[in-house]
Amino acid sequence: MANIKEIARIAGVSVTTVSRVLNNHPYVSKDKRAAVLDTIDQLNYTRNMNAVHLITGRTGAVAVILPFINFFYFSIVMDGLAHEALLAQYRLILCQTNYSPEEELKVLEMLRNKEIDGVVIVSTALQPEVIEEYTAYGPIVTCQNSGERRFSSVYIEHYAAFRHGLQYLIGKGYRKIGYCEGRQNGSSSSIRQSAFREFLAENKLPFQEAWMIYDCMTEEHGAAAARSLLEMRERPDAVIVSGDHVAAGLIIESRKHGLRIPEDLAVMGFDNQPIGRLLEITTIDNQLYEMGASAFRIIHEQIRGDSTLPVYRKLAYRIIERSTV
Amino acid sequence: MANIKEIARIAGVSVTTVSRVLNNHPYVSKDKRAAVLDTIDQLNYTRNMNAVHLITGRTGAVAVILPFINFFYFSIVMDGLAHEALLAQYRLILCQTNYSPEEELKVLEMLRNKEIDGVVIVSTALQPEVIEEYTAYGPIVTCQNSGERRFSSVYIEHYAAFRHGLQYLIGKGYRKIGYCEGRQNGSSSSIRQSAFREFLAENKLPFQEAWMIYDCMTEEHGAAAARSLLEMRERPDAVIVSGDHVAAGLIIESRKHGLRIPEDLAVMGFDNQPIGRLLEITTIDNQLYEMGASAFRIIHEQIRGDSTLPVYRKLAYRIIERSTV
DNA sequence: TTGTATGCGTTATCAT
DNA sequence: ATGATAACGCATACAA
Repeated sequence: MANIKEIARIAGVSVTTVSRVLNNHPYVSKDKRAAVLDTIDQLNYTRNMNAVHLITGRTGAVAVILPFINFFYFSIVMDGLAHEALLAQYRLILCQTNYSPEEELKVLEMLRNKEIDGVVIVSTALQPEVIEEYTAYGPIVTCQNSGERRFSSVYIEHYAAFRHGLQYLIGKGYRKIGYCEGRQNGSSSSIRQSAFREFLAENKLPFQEAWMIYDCMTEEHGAAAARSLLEMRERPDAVIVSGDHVAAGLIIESRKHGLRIPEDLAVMGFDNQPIGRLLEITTIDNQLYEMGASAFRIIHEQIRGDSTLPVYRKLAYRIIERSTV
Repeated sequence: MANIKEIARIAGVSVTTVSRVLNNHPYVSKDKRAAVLDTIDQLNYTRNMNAVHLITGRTGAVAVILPFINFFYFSIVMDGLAHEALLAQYRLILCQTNYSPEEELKVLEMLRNKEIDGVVIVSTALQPEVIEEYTAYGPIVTCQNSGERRFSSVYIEHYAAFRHGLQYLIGKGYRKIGYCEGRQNGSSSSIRQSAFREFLAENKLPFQEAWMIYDCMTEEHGAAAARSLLEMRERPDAVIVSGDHVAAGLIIESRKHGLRIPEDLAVMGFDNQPIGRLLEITTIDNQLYEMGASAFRIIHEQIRGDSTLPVYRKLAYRIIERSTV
């Protein structure tokens, strides 16, 4: 493989000139530029980017930590990230960690190793304190609200959004409210859970452990939740479900058993997924795409500007009124 | 930042010895090893991997080319890839290209630049001939059947699978068959399309252009397809739809208008998605996860073994009988 | 406008 | 078992 030295030799110039041409620097005469370009073409030469990375101390790559790429939530965030990365000519290293702390730490180590210029943490099992230690090695952006930390974050107000959803439900007259949550790992699920409990307490609404259904990740889990709801002596008259696809399962199964939605059971979804639009599920849009896009823009800015000042960006949410509540 | 030289100086050994410790080479005495390890710990040292990549000529990274990460199909393949990459301690660079040939070429250029050790092409707008040119710079694996090329491939027999699906439909007595296809870009969609036309011709089944519905990518598109079907004077009595989520839209909208599935309209899905299971959609499973996992295993083997011999792996498909046909 | 010399941080080679 | 030194391929400060 040819290198810059060989190009210089054959083109009859110095390596500096070749480098200047390569990086579009000024102060290169037309003749020499042409000669260099010619030789590059002839020898089918390209730069060895590893050498560039070594000397510049930058790699043009950002790592993304998330647990499962095939979940709607994460794939949309990733879409936003990828779109912006493409615009910025940046590379994205997808680190699907399954919420394994060891694997997540390995990614942060990559920042120390200078293998990447920054890290975007979409969802993690790591404590904020651990993440903070790595801010010394490069910019980090999380997509969770971790408070005012030494790293940046862009997040949805899961707490407020969830309360708003509940407010919407009681505004429609529902008082017996059930709850359907996904995986317990993420920080957002526990935020939603406390929002739920606190809201119920504040509004003197009945709380029943039986109406709390956990680990609903798929359509099938939603359907199973519907069946368990049907078996109850006393059912909630409304249920708030994290994830429209789970809500879809719940709705379809409920209807199969003759329940009318929302007359017999109101369902409030989450995430504004395409399936929710199809089934006319009332849901909460929380701007997942924008979260990803925004996260990349922030980290890109921090990489370029070398400004270590963390940024905290709160994203708006909104209730999408359809017909299941 | 500390480097290997400084570690050597402080530990009172040579850089070679430090390097040996770093790489777990033999022939290092217990004392010196301990001294080195101590200093590394004290100075909070890690290797600059860019230097390692430069001298070894490897990066431990593989790029993945796909158009849209938030499509079910691609996110499942990516899941398979990511799972295997994690096991192999390899990094995955996600290149969401939107089927832009320029962007896809940029990724292949990364192979030339030594930024990556290999490329997995899940779906592309590039011609096989163009891809072949880059096999000189490192292993490439595609997830499409491109024939016996100079690069490897792992693929589903879209042609056979689709014909099998049609065979299943006529076996059930349907003769007026419609077709619902997604984005026209991918190679698999054109394969399915010719499978459809040829099967119809061979079996002397009626072909109607009006029954060919294109660009159905989402649940909503499926619903729209249902509405256009309802308006027809003469309707197909069965329709084969690429993507269970699109089939779901079609089914739900059809039922909303009083159509019975499968009595009035049989629906055959594709991809075996969770929503299909919920709605009991008869579908074709084409092992997307395994495709991704297999693609990574192949490329990993080729990177390690330096064997440039391409591998062609055909994946089995199977019809999942449920209740929409 | 151009070139020389140095350095980036590591591994590989070879000698001892 | 250990170390001195070259090599990887490039960018850049400085000199001209």
